[in-house]
Amino acid sequence: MPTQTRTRNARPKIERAAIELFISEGIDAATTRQIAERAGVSEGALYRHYKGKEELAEALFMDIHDRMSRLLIEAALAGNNLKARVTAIVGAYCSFADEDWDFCCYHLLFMNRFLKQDVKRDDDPVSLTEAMISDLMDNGHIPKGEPELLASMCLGVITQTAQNKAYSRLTGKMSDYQDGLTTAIIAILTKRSGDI
Amino acid sequence: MPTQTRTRNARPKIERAAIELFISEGIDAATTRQIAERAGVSEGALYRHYKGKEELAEALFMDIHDRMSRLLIEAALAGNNLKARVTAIVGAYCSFADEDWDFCCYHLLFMNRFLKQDVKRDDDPVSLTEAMISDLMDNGHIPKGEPELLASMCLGVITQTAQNKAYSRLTGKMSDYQDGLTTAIIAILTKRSGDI
DNA sequence: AGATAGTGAGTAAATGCTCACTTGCGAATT
DNA sequence: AATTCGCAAGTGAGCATTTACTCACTATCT
Repeated sequence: MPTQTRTRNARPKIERAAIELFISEGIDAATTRQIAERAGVSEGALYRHYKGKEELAEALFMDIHDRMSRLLIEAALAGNNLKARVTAIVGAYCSFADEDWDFCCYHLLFMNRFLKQDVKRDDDPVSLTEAMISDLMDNGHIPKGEPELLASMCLGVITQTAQNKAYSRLTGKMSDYQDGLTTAIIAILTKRSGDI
Repeated sequence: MPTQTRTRNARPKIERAAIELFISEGIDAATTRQIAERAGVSEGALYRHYKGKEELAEALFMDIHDRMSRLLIEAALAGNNLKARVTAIVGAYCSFADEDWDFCCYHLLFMNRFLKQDVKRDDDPVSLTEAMISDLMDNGHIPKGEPELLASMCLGVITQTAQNKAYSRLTGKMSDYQDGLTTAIIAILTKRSGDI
């Protein structure tokens, strides 16, 4: 009798399908059936690897989030003056984004959902940026100021640009904007009220 | 027989309850029952004013969005040099945010949902900012550059700060950050690569 | 042979929305 | 001024549908 072949390696297929659907439909609106269908896999397969849809969504996010945090830490070690650091960090983010835009996009769109204030870790991008800015101040590389505000503004330069790319208001790779982003962030950090 | 009193003026109660729940639970996760209960109103009342939950969410968003666009346009007319314009716009946003933080927050959190690329209007904040930046360039107030990128970076400074406030990484009113935001945006617009 | 992973029909629960009924405000009529 | 009356607005039990998840079974690998 004919050995009927069954899908192999469902997990990566599920993850890819889930990310794509979560981005286009939203996490709540995307159904497990849709995910399974797009992955070319049965619905039950999903539950061999994840406890449920919500856990799948969160695991995917946290995985990306951790990877990004590690990347940021690594990049921040490149040189210790202002320009070197900012250049390295922006470069790292742009490479990551261009390498797998879907991952980056997913991270961008669902920060709010998974990073509500209760999950405040020392190694998340915001905290890391704050720490680095404080450090730059202590060493006299940039003028003193509020690290929390400066961090959110600098991150905003990057995240909003990525978001506008996500909504196709910006076409082209993230790397195309690397120089512009770097310059803008350095400008924010060095120029303070009293100029113009 | 006792005249049993029934709720009056359900509409504003529903809207307020909906906004609060949409922010804390998400639009899809918030149920019509929850909204009705929090508003102190029956579930059916919702359908006297809106076709359904999705329409409610969208109408609320668009109402806020239009109000903000009008505010932006008005503020942009204040003076025509760089500092005056940026100061006015940032001030307008901060006032709006402090006046009704929930509205601002709702707008911030669900831009992605309601402003997917298909809804590209000339009078939305991004397009308006782009146009203003082009104008400033033409009149020689700021160096030439890509208006789309500059616009997204400038908006990012504001939106990310508001978001960090939403996640209580920043405490205090938006107005407290007004000067910092203004300075940062001016810095982005005036300083270009080649400095440092 | 045993373990791991994939299948998919079936289930129970949740949820958006409907509808027949009720209230009471304000305008029209006397 | 009093009465009547139409209509916009509120009610909430109930319906139809959707959907996440389970489970008994099976295929394939070591």
